[in-house]
Amino acid sequence: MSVQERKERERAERERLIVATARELAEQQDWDAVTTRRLAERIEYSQPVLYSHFRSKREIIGAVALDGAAEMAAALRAATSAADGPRARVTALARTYLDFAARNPAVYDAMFQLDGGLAFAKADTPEPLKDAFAALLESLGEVAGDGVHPGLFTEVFWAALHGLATLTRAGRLPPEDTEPRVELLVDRLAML
Amino acid sequence: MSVQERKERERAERERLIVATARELAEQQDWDAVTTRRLAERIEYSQPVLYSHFRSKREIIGAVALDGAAEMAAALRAATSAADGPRARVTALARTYLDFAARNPAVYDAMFQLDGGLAFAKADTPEPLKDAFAALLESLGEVAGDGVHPGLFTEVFWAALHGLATLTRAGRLPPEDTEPRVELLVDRLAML
DNA sequence: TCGCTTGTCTAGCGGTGCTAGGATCGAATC
DNA sequence: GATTCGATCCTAGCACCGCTAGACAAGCGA
Repeated sequence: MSVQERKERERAERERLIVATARELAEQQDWDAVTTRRLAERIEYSQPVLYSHFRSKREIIGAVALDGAAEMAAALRAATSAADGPRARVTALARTYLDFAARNPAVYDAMFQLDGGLAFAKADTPEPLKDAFAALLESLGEVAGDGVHPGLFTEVFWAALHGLATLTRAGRLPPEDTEPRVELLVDRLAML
Repeated sequence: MSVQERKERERAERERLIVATARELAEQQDWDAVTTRRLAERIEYSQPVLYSHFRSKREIIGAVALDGAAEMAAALRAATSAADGPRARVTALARTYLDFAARNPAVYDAMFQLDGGLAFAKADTPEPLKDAFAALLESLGEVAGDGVHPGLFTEVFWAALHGLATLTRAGRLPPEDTEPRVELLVDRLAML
């Protein structure tokens, strides 16, 4: 039994290595640079090994996305729990969200731009994704305002953040004015 | 001279055919289906002909994006000029924007998701893109509120719309609640 | 020590974007 | 009207992609 356990442990470790390396490569260069050949070379195994862990390259992207979602949820909770009062919480949340997207562009792409084969807003949505949305909901729900469904409010606020994040990173919005944009968004959308 | 003119005319026509066919193919299937081989086959020329018009596939995407921007600007202006009062204008603008994105997903992707090699928010930004932003600015600038720069306000509102459009289309947001989301966005962001 | 399962690699398939070089066709010249 | 010549287009092929079949070796239980 112990032998089998060791093998399973090694397999799990290698799987983590694959995901971490894919993320690293995507972050260092971009997702186009993450080919199965290059990825295999970096983990010092042959290509088919990747396919003994994941059914497709898409699933690898999905795994990176799940890691990212967990990290983002943690970052959001850390920021909001350190802030005093609803207004400070929402501002901290917005800044942290945009900061995460700016600092981890490849991971953010895996989560929201690329096809990682993940289900969203459905029953079979993976836990980390649901939890990341929950992290948003925790701070945003309290400023939705009377008669506005907290979930709906969170969706709209999130969409605004997502729009700012993607348009800025794609060069569609000049990055200098991020801070006043955040202030405007918080001032207007949240009922404080 | 007439011969040369005819040839130039035919060349321009073929270029339009390439762009229109790329768009059609992307809209019928998706951008992954738009390979240079398939595109060449559809226009009934060989692959290299594409490269006598465009330096790369990316430039073809860019051309589709420019067409789309012009169309979107026209749609936005038509909708807002038919509306009475600032509130109705902003609501019409938001609905039209999201409607355009939903009805022309491939074009919207070419404009904002894919790399069409276009410059944004820069001096050398192509005219149709600047004009589309101008169309947004015309209706949104008047509801920015005192002391808020109209351009900044437009950027934030646009980002929110973009976020709603992309997240909805990617299945990240359930599509049913689009209308209440638009209402919330207009109610809160615009100073009416 | 043997046999066998399990794991890994080599090699290759059909596809991609893109291009070099030859063939062809039509316009201008004699 | 024949001939030259340049523009135009196509065939063929490059290097790379995601993915997989089948050969092979290593390590296990008997």
